[in-house]
Amino acid sequence: MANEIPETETVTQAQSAQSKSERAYSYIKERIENGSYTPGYRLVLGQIAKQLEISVVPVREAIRRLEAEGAVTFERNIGAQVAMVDEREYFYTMETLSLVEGMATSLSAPFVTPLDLVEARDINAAMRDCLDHFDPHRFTELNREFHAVIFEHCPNPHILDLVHRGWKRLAVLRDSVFGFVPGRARESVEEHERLLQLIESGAPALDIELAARAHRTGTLDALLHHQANQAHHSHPVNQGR
Amino acid sequence: MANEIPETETVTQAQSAQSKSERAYSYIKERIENGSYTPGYRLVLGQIAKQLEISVVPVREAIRRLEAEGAVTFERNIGAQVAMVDEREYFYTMETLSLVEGMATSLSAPFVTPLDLVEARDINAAMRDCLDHFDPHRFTELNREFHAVIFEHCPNPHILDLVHRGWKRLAVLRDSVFGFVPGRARESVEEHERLLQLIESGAPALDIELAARAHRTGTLDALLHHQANQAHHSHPVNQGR
DNA sequence: GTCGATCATATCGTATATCATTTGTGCATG
DNA sequence: CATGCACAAATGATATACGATATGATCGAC
Repeated sequence: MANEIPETETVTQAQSAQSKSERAYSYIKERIENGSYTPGYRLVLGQIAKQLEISVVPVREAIRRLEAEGAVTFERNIGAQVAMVDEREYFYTMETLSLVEGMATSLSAPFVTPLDLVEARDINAAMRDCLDHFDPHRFTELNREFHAVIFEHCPNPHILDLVHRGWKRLAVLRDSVFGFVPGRARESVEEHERLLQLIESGAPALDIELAARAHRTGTLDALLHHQANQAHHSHPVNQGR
Repeated sequence: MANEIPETETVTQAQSAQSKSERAYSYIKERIENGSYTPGYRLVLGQIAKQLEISVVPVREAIRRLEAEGAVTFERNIGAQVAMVDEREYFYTMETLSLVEGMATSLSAPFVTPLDLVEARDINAAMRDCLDHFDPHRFTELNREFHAVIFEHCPNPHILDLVHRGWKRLAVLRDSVFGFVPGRARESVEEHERLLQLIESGAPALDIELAARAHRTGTLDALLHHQANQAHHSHPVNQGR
């Protein structure tokens, strides 16, 4: 329309294209994930609103969304704080994830095409490279892509949604609770190949499910063993109100 | 404190004890569950706010909560409407429920006490009675109690939460999509007993899980068969905006 | 008559303001 | 010195108001 003020227009549209509550959402979420907001950190509505130069209403909404995802806890007339994470919480998430990923894999298996298998193997090869060059960040990224190639065929959107929720939750938990387990990554890559063979050969659904489940459980076990072998280091407790 | 106005006090406290957003939440939810708000029905903020004599802000929050639970869908600058339900939706929920109930059962099994078994069998007996007296409502209630006796021991709160979500969702779906399947209830009671025997005998976790899974899947299969045998009746389509 | 543009209306999104609740502080009292 | 009460400050919860956006209607051009 009015070409004279394209920039202002664009900016205005960009701002409204992403709602303020979404901005607040990603703002808070990012800070939780990168550790700026440590577990237990109190999220004060007015404070965050001022930082983002918006009102408290969208901030409130963002926090409620994060609450629904389990990233923050919320109490009426008290306020919100970043959800506490401990070994149990991590364990619960992994266990649940193993369950839903297992089912998602077995449900998807019949619909996986030969082309998908090629793509998955390419990704897996790239993951191998990451091991050699020690690039854990890219490794994690590729790992997600690998499973996404399979899961995109999942006929049950609810289960797929649960997988995605689990991944999100894990993103928050992993870095703040646990580190990287050395040997596990290589093992993981090999399990991927075995998983692909099962899918390729049209193995029974339960076999595939349990294999996929074990894939996730294996990571959990590795972490637990790894931690047991490490010196017991307690995590700093967070401030209350 | 002031005893002169106890009633007003009580009312005021009762109102504030439950936040307005919660009132809106249960108000909308109830109407969805009892069918006043049919799937596709458009939830207009101002309209509901006026009915409840509150402002739109808490209504909005309630709707976002319901969205997170999957009871309503929400689009930016468009609004909310009661989530569409169809056979697929029902199927997805049942499949997911079979998954999480199976795991919840096998995880709980080691912690089920002899006393729990007695209680569970009592409930199951009561369910048998319901069959004779044809009381499907009470039957459903008891069925939930039966599983609750076992699930209360579930060590993974995330999985338990998923079970509860599934139940909630089912409460919305069942009545609006499907009816009651005659033969299945009696079968269900027998499966309960078999499930208890598995738990009692300390069967392998996977056996218990699959048995519990099949218990739910059985209901689904029964419904599908039942429906296939019935004349094809299409459900009325819902109004858009 | 049909298609497209413009405007009106409805509704959502957010800011600001006010009320309610909680929490902390200080004083008084035992 | 401990305890409890009263008051104040901080913060959450909600109301109201206004601006933004989408949908539907009206009107004009072809």
